Amino acid sequence: MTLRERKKLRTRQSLIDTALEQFTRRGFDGVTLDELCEAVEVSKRTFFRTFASKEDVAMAPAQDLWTLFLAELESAEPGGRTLLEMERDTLLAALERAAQEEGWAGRMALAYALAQRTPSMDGHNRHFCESTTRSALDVLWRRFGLGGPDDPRPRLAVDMLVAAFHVAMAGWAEGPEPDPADLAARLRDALAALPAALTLVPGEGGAAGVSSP
Amino acid sequence: MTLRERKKLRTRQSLIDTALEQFTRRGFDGVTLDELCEAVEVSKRTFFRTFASKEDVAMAPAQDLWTLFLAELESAEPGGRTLLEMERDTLLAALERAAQEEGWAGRMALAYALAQRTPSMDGHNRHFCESTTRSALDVLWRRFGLGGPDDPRPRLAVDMLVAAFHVAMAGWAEGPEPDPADLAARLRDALAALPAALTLVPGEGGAAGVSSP
DNA sequence: CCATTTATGCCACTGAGTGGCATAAGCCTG
DNA sequence: CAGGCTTATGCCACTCAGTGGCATAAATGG
Repeated sequence: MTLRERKKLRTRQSLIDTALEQFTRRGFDGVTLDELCEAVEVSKRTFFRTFASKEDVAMAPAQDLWTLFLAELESAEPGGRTLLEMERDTLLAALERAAQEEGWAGRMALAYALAQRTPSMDGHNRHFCESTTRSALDVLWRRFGLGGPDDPRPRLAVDMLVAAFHVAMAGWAEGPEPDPADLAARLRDALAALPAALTLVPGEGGAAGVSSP
Repeated sequence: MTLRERKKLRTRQSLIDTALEQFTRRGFDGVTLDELCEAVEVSKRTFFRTFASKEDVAMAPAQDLWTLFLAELESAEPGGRTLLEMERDTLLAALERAAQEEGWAGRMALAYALAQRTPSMDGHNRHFCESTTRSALDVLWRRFGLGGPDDPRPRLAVDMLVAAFHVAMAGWAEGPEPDPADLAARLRDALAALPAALTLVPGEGGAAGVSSP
């Protein structure tokens, strides 16, 4: 890796870390891009060569994860599993790889905690999930024998994965000491709850359905 | 209803119609708010007293629908149905009421077609769905015996409804002559495909699963 | 060490969104 | 049908996100 690339990557990391720290401390709207760029000693022009928007920099950890997910999906094998099981294992593998990066879990937790109380970040994130979903569907159609654009089932299966992921993140991001293994467990739980969610009946629903072996 | 309220509502309708028309013709980014306000003969200040953002005005038809959904949910009765079935019927009822408004279907179709090719509108819409989901969950917790904030199942059930709704809209908004009955049918189909989506296996998935009796 | 490529900084600009304040339009009571 | 009262509107100036152009600095590769 050349010096130029390393420098660029360092600037990028620096922007992400500073942004997450400042946004968390003073609120997303309480920090202007000029201030952020000042703190990192970078011009605003450079910021926009690295990130597409103010929301983007704070959501970088999530982007990284889903990029890994798509990469893993390219080499995933069905192996008799349900599509949803395969997606689950692919996402878990991506999670494991993302968590290898120093401090990723902490950044991811900050990003999601921030997204939960910042409408524009939430919107940005959810749009990003949507476009990731489309990419995932492209891979599924290309690599596996799945209905095609008119079959709603693969689309719904990916949406369910994303929904379960959001449920898992919601609880995880709030807790102290973000642990990737804990996130993985929460994701498994949320996905395992899908069938019960489908058949849940209002009158009978007693206590919660969260448990981990 | 007082004259003042009627005028305000007329301005609002006029803004929505003009916005959808102009955005569709010249693209969301191709129309500035100044131009839109010029066309409706309203000051920009007034625009922002009616809508919270440029995205908001174009997404008004969707807001209307989900507002009706929440209202219907307040008076819905379980009646032995699955939670998801109850949500489905509630949404169908809301759809029926929304469709009574002159030209609603056309506006809704334009709004969604627009959202599909405008990232910021898609993000805005999806964030709106998220906050509607939260409101719906509040109602569900309050009115029915459902686990509480720690039970992921109701949350997942609402997310599935929303996912199915998006699937239904995606196909419907592209077709010519938007018909509410057609949308209802598509929504039923998408929801009916959920169990199959959950158990779909990559190797075996043959043709599509779209059909309507 | 020099030529080429590529990143950065600076500057001016557009457009979304906000706050303040004067004015006009609808509303209510006698 | 006045009169004051309330509430919406218009106008102005402002902040801040995001973009394009161009000169400059830094890395690369010979």
